Amino acid sequence: MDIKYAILGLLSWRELSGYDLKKMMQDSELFYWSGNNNQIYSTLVHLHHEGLVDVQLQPQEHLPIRKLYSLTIEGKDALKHWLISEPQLPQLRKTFLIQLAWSIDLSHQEIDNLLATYENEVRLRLVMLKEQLKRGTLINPARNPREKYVWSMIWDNYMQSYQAELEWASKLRRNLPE
Amino acid sequence: MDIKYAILGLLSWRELSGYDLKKMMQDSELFYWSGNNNQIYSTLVHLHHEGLVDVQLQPQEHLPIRKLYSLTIEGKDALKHWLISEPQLPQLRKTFLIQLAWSIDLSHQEIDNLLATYENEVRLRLVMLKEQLKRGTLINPARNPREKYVWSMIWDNYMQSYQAELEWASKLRRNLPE
DNA sequence: AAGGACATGTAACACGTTACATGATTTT
DNA sequence: AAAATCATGTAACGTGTTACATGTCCTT
Repeated sequence: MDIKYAILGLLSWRELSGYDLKKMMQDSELFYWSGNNNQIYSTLVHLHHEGLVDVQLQPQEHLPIRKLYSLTIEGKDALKHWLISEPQLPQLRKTFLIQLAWSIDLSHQEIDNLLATYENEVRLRLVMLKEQLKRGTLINPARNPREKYVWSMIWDNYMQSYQAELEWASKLRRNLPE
Repeated sequence: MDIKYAILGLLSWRELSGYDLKKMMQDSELFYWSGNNNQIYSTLVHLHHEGLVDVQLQPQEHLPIRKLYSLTIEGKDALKHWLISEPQLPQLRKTFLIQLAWSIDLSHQEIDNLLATYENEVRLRLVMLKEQLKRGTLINPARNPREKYVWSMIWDNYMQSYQAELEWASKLRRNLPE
């Protein structure tokens, strides 16, 4: 349950509501749960049961009560414990490779089209990432040189992955036997 | 439901049982369902309902009946239709990046350890892939130059991804501010 | 008039993983 | 004696996505 630790991490910066978390996670490559309502709200309830977060209720006029979550001591410990735990390998699910594998009986033209479409999608993703980075709409804290450096490397990691995918596709198109 | 098309693809080569499919998919990077029993057997039932596969029963002594599945015309069409459909972007779930992001408050030593452990895991994965490739335990058909080339590029793609991950981690370790 | 921001939440479904159950035969 | 191979399948659970429901205020 990785979303649990992602939430603990974000809460370690400052107290947040479920809605805040949703906004921070949505459209984020890093928080790949895509701002999923369901998982965020139920994980928060779960974390509260476990005693890893506290809730502070903020009544508002004309709006539902805002529930501000913050880490408890136990929450901070749980996060710290996870941080030094065994890292996981990235999960690379590349459905396109399966599609490509069985496309070899299509015409050269059709395969080339397929690869071109793939390239375009990847390129678009890359451009969007760069754009988000430039506009500062990505989470990108820089309270000290180390934090700044690490976060720049995090976004680099994704850009590098997509860039490599582009070059791979381009090479494949150039060298595909007739 | 991508496993559906992965199964149709494999069946397009030759008729196979659920057990055969399971063996082909397990420990495979490409077929990331990890040889999952449950999904394979139920997808086969589903495909049969849809009329995309035929079943041929093979009674055996001392063993359960073997069910050999093969593609129907409709199955071949469904596969072909999927092949020329819109490619999907790869799904890159890199939990380690989240872990790293909140590790910046650990000691330099601890972060370095974390990165070293990550590198080792990735390196191991890379070595295993290369080993599997050398031993021919990966699915790697080469009935013609194009098929041979495409499959070599498929496995290259994964090796490239892991290689890039290694270089990224190494760079991070070298440049991490104190 | 329509849609988005704010803020909570639930329902339904789809996808994925692990473990179990059966039971003979063969290998370690 | 234990474990793997062959071959089917189910149960239980965990994770992830989409859509819906409520209701006010503000912007287009």
